[in-house]
Amino acid sequence: MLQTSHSPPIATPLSTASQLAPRALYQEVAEQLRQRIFSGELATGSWIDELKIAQDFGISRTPLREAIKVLAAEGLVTMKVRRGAYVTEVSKQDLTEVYHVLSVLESDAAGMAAKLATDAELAELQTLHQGLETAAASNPPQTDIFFSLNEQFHMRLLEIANNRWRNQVVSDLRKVMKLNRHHSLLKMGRIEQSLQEHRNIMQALMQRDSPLTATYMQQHFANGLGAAQ
Amino acid sequence: MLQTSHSPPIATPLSTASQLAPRALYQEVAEQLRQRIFSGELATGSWIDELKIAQDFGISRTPLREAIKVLAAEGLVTMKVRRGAYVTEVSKQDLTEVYHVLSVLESDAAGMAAKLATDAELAELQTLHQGLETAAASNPPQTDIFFSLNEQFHMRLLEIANNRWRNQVVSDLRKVMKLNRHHSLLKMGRIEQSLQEHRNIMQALMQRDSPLTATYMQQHFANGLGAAQ
DNA sequence: ATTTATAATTATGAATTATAAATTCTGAAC
DNA sequence: GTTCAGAATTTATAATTCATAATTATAAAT
Repeated sequence: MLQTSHSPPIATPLSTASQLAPRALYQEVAEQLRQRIFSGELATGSWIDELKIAQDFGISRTPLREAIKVLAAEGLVTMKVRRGAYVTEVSKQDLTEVYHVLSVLESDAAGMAAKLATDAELAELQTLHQGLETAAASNPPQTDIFFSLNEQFHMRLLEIANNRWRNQVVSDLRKVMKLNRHHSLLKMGRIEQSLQEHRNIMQALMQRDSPLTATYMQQHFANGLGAAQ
Repeated sequence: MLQTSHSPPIATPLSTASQLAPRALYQEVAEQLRQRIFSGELATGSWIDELKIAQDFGISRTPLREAIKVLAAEGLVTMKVRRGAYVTEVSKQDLTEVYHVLSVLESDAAGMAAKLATDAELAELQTLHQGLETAAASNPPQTDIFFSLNEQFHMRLLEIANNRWRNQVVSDLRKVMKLNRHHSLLKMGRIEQSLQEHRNIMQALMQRDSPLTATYMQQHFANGLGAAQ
């Protein structure tokens, strides 16, 4: 370690964490690690050098190792006995499997949301959807904004469906999808088709037609999968 | 610690662990902790005394704490900052939510299994089902065997559906269900009805009718939920 | 007698140190 | 020149030590 017990910790991004809702250090580190993984700074398949990262963060290996265990439980890293931790490599098979589970859970959630959403929540979804329309209509299409709003729309729908366990599972699996280079749940070049599918979903939601909403969401995923491979 | 670096570790269940597939100590400990939780030895809501358990196991707190982090990621224990770990208390709401997710995923899996199962696998399921019939028919009904075979049947169906990510999620959520005292996914007094539902599922499987299998499984869960509350 | 403040105890969280396993490198023998 | 054995080095895992925060108990003051 570079640190001694006498010198204060070097200022790191960790120390800028929210003071109001104090999280344990290992959770803070886990979040930082996720970011490094998703940004590609830690490539899939690569070995996680505990010593180096602990030095980067200015912490000891103990909380880092605890964080790694959490990511392992999430499936983001894979532990090998006496070999340390590696960023999980998701095979094409994994991708298909995870995508399928997401499809099933999000379709179910969409159906529930059609029943549960308050008028205000429907209006909120409508606003997000309108943003998608606008982003797609502009010339050239604002793909970054479209992607971001698309993610928000899906997540808001899940929240409205109000099942924190499903939310947790979907959230974890979406992270696993992000491990793949060609991860995006919404592929380039599918914007127009995706938009049409969203229009269908939105319409079914407004009609509070639960089965139809679920069906449209399922189709939305089915089309996306084809594009992802 | 009671142990010194000179005395060998006191013989514990840990040392009897499988030598063929060596697991890291923290994984071994995690499994032991799960068992203590499910057996009720560690009651829901109770505080997990790291020092005491580490002494029980004859290990230091470090691997124990890593194991606890894993269980926290699984949802079995809840961490409170500077307060330690507590066995998660699952509310009635949680139970309903988890049960719903299980219903959705296992119904989907059943539908897939109807398509994917080899003849040999169908025969295997048939054998398990026959065991259920036998256990239910004996006087008095062999409820323990029935419960065990029921669990095996559901798990085998999942394996056949062949999606390791779904399997992982279902496995984790079933553990959470077990946290509840009145957990059993199959309630007493429902044996006869449950058996009839299984007959339907089995028949649909043999017909390789995917949607029908899924529907029957969904009904099976829906009926079980009513009984669970 | 009750409330508040301070001190002491206890447990969590983090860093350091020790141990053990695996890999790599070197040298010798075939 | 190649292969195998053994030693050395690297590194993952676990134990121990240290520090800090929280809780509880005790004492003093109102």
